[in-house]
Amino acid sequence: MSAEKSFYLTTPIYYVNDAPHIGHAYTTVAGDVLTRWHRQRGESVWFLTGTDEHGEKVMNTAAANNASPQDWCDRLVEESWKPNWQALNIANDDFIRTTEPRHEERVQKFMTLLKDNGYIYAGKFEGPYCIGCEEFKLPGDLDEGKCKLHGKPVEMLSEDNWFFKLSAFVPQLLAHYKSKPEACEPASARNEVIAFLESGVRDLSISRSTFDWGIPVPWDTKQVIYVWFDALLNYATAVGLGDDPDSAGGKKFTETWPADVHLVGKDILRFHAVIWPAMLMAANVAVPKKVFAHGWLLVGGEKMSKSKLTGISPSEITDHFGVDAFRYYFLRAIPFGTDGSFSWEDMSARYTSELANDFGNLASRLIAMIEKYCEGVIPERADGDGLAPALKATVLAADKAMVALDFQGGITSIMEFCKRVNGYVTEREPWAIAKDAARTAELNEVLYNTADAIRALAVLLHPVMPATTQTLWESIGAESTLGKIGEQKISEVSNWGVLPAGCKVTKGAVLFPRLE
RNA sequence: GGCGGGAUAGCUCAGCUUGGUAGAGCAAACGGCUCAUAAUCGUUGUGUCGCCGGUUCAAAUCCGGCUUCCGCUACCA
Repeated sequence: MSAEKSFYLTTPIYYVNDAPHIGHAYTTVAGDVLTRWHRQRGESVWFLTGTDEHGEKVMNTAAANNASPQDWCDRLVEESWKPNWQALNIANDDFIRTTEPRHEERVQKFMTLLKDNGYIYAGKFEGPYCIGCEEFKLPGDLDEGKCKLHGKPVEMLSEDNWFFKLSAFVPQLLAHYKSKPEACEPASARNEVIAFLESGVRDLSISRSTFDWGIPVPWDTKQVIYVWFDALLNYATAVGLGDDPDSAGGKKFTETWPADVHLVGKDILRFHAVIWPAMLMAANVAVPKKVFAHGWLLVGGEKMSKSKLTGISPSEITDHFGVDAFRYYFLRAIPFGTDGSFSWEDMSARYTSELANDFGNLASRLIAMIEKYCEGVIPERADGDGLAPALKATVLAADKAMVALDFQGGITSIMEFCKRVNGYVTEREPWAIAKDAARTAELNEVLYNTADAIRALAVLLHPVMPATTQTLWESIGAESTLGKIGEQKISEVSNWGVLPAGCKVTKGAVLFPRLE
């Protein structure tokens, strides 16, 4: 038997020409949180992200900057994209670029296979062409038959292209989505895909001859492969698509494919839910288990965009609130799959209320009391009082939600437990008990229970806020007794009494300082 | 135009399938407490439930019409 099948998650590969903004970060953080959660469930995990580097726009921008397309891409990847993900604490296992040989070679091999299988044929791409723009226009670019930019009538031109028999896969795709609702989520996205498939699908032109920044069609090197056809394949080429089963790449492919989740923004749903699985079907490769389309981040009620000056870079937010608050906020505030409004006011309100006042302050009051009443040492184990069963229920609910990509539900469950622990401390009033020397056992019980609950909270929130929970982990003395926080298992986190007595507590800087 | 989704407290939203005096969190006001990051605990107010009409003893909830916002209606990525 082969090795355990990994939980394989991908983000889209981002168009290298764009500057990373919070929309890109939203998708990637969601993927990071989900894969960290699965790792803590003890699963083998593979998390891929990367960049999409071919196409006319990149070629033109590079030229405008007096660089070759390859040099231009190298620069953007190294100076912009990779540092951006490092800054956000993204723990991807691989980063694929569509200009890498491993990708280009496997794409060409795949193309050849599809042609051999009879799904690629020569045809003519016909469409409205604007001489002024020197490009084919989309229906939305036209105003009564005239180019919106130039106001001139367009001409119908045709170009010899290679076509993919997309239409041949409509019945299979419909059967797939109708029999497997989980293959495309949320339901609204699935309904759109089904409606689209039922409305009639034409074959797809998958090569271009008007520019040359792309992967050459293996048997017709005057043409390059259409960027989307190239880009979608990254999910499979990155893990060894088409390699000999006994080779390293082939083994990797067996371990990872099919992908468990492709995370996408809803604007690129169709490419992932229609074209991509059809390509795989044409090659007799398994289709992904799930395509999940999340919503857009709205600013002032509108989709964020650079042209409207509403594009926000992650650093604008992390400079003020910190990386962990950034990661927490978007997943906590917005149901994954629907659009969500971002505002500085809402982010500030949640930061103060949920992170500083609820979570950070709970840690702060516990540590202060351990130092004051227990000489900085965790007292002997206690049975958890009502907190133990509450924690069990929390972990069950949180795990169920997170695995279903309901980040809001999962985080909410955890934060409700946090409130519950705060309430426990308030009810038991350890500061009052401490005044009576005869009640030391009771005092120790309350403080131990609080400390062990915080131990669980740190583990549960670690996928969402890796840095802050690491700090907390160390400050309750867990690192040196229980080991690394990232290796604590979700399945064991609700066991009670895990934090050993005698742990040395150290007071550090507050986790979430109050902001102006 | 067609199909789909939304319009409910100052803000973000739940409730609508299975009609019965309108809910949560945050924000606001007042009081308590002190272990804590002026933290926290308790109490309190707030709404012609987009508009018009219908069914009903009773409608945010069902039906019809309307206004308005948004998404999809194939090859920019």
